[in-house]
Amino acid sequence: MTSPAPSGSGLLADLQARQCIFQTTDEKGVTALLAAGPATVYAGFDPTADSLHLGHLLPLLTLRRLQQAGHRPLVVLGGATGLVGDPSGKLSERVMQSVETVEAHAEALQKQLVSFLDFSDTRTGGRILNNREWIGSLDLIGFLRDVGKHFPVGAMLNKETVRTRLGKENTGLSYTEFSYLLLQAYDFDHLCQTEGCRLQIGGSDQWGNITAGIELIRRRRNQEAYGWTTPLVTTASGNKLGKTETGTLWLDARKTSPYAFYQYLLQVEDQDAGRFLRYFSERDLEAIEAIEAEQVRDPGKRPGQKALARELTTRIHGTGETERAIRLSETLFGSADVRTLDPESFRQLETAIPGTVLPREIPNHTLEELLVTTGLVTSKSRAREEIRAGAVSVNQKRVEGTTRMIGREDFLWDRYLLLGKGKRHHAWVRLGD
RNA sequence: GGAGGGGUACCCAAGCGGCCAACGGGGGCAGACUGUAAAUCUGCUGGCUUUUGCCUUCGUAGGUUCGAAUCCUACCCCCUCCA
Repeated sequence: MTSPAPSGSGLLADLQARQCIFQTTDEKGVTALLAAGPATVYAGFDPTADSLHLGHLLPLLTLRRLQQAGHRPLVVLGGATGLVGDPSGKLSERVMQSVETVEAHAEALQKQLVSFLDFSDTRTGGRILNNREWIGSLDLIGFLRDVGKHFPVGAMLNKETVRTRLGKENTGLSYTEFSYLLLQAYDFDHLCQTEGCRLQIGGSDQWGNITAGIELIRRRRNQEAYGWTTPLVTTASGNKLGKTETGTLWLDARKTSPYAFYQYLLQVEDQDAGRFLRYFSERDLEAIEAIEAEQVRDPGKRPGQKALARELTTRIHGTGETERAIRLSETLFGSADVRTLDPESFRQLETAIPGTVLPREIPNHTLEELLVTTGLVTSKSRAREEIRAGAVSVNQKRVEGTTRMIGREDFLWDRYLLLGKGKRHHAWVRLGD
């Protein structure tokens, strides 16, 4: 599955062919830098939440590809910048987070990063840094004299991020957020000096921050640095990848179950599948094109979605969780009978879909009540409507008529019950001990 | 400061004394068709109730009336024009 590591210009060409590069500061310069041997490259992630999400994946996988091609990745956690708040891509001022929160988030992110990159003590081994280490100890006057001096306010005001915020009614921009740019530029400058890092990558909203860093390095050190951005990944229907009505697709299994993660990717639209494979898959382009051809030949089988969902779920959650997600999917959506599962696999289902535990001694419940307590519907009236519409199933058997009672006899192994609403919503009910 | 317009359910938007839980569109959910798709068609879309019905909702607080989202009073917020 893993393609032979491309190096130098080969890697860049491959990334371009995959549409993984949105903007580059200096294509020739980047090519030369990568061709000259192991380069040090960095990307930053601000600890705005206690987990990374699907939107972080492209920059992260790009670092991974760079490392596999023989370069050395640095990941900067924004322990300091996260306290200030990046206005890039944000329509309004951010809510400030406490130092403790940001540190806790940073620790959580650090744990997730380990599975993407090799942080061993080798020549291409990566490092995780926290910019609090160098920003936290800055003194204000020193910073203003050494760094601030190099930033003409006119240029800062021209940054797209700043312009959109200033040009909009009802949204201002505080001095705090206005300063963010300087801090990130300083990060790059610092890494250039301490780690010899001359390449920064990031999401497309980071363009202004990256170029500011390059500018600072040029003025302060008279050195050339480079950067590029990855595209913002959107779906054919125009949404950001990984954003759903119910929330964000997190990489943390406790926040988004591997099953939910797998399902999201499996349900990607046909026209997106190939594009996403190019972005995220480590298969080589020929293999991806072969899958796309198969997709065209037999779209109903969704080979693109299946390959995408399997590969990414494995990358994030590992083989075991992926196999489980696939097995569950086949049971809930395919022809597999719930009864062929065993209590153990049912127990695993508890972590993947909503459900509820009932005390064993209370013998009967109305189906409506169960639909509400499992969260499958929001109210009893709604539950009745769904039942009337023939949308509800108990242990994969459609409920006809208006209502029914649920009793002990409905529970498989005297323990579990599977509820279904519509074609893709399920919930479990378990009898307590 | 002066003149006018407006705040309606998740969003947009009608209604302007009873037939209003509130037209219509979007979104969401469901059914049919399908590929756990798209498009299309159909139903539902405040809560409780098997039905009947009851309760809460139209910026906020009061008032008029048998009865108000609709009329009156005060207050809050938004928009446009003039100073």
